[in-house]
Amino acid sequence: MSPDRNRRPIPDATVSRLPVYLRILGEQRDLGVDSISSDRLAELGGVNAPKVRKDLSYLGSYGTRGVGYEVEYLIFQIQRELGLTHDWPVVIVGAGNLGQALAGYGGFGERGFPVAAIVDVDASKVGSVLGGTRVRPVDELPQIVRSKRINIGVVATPASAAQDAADRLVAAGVTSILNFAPIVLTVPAGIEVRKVDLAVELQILSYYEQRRTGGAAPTARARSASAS
Amino acid sequence: MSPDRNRRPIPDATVSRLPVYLRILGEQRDLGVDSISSDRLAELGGVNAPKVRKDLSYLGSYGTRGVGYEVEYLIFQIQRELGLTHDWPVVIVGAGNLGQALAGYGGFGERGFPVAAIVDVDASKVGSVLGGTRVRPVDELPQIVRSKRINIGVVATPASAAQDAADRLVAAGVTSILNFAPIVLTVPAGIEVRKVDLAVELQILSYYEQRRTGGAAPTARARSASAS
DNA sequence: GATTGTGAAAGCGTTCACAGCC
DNA sequence: GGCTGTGAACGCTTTCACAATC
Repeated sequence: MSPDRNRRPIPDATVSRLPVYLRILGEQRDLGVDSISSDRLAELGGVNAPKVRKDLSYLGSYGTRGVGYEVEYLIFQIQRELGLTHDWPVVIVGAGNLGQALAGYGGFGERGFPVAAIVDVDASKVGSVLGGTRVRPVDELPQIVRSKRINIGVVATPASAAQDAADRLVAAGVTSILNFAPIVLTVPAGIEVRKVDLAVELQILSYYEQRRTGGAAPTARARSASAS
Repeated sequence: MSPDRNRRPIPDATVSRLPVYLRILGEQRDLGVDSISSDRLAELGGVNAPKVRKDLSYLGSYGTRGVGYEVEYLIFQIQRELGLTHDWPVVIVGAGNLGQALAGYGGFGERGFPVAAIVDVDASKVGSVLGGTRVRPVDELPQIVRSKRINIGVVATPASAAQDAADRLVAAGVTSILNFAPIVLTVPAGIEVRKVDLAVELQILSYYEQRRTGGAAPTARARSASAS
């Protein structure tokens, strides 16, 4: 809408940190703070101050030298940049363990991503209610996506069903997918996919853990902090 | 154990991809494949071939020129490097929605991270059984961690309880934490923390989605793929 | 005096190109 | 001939240092 839209290549690394700043700023606002320095924001965000300033500078010059950033205004600017000025309803495919947890977890709706629908291939799961949303058959995806204007889909199926779920989402008109299944999805060009693989995160921790102990089995001897 | 252990600075970026290769290699082995090229591995892993070769070269020279990599042997080498030659029992703190889903999700145990225990501060949750594991009081953490030789803890509490959960884990002797709460944890030096924030992932998708549509509200008009 | 905004430098990760080896 | 392994080039990200501004 604004004329200069589309003309901003914010680095990916910065995009991935903006949501963190946004959450902190929201918390600070709720605490009554209305101005914040890059130093403080960095401390709360677990990064360093120059990085915060560099990141925010990609949005424009919204700070005041010698003072800091106005919290409320910065929240607005980050929200605008991230496209969070309106809600993005999402549809979850898969009403198993994870799908249920995601639907029941209020965090999505609170942060602008209401769960507009849940679908499953399994007829026995259809009809049950999760987090206030009734599970519907996967065949209804096209109508659901169209009528609720959904752009983002969440794949919460087992690995074996994930590619089919993604195909159905894309066919139904979804353009972004958050994938929780431990498989690499194949999608047409132009479809954005992000992946969250819980076991991968643990395996990464395992690497650093193993380096610490020199590859030994996890025993008590390698531990330094004392219990109780 | 091996003498040259500790002497290998594998880049973080590579470490985060090794679990992906490992999963693919396991699948290929189960399909009866016993040799694989960097080209094929790249295709299945959603990356490019030079990256695969570079990544694998940090482990050593385990391929055969003109042929490829022996699947079984490469699996072994990656497992060794990641410290996955034995299981790493984990403890989950928080038996709410997410904790339940994680405990019920078999994927952890399958990939070498059995859920050895679940704890919660809420006495009303204690005693119930999730995924075959009984929920225990959070005060028992030190004994649990010690007796089961646990190095890795999973924080699955609400944001407000996450720092306390982390403090308790560290005090109990855990040295690596996987954090699902949307907050930056403060931990002593030497404790490894990885964070998974589901809403952040959606917000990143929102950015790219919003760029696509030029910041417009999600309406049908911006959609190109047809339904059904 | 304090803090932002930003060029320039340094560091890391990815890609390239091809020598080396089967 | 085919595919790996890797130094070198490139590009992205982080850090630094300080001028600009309040």
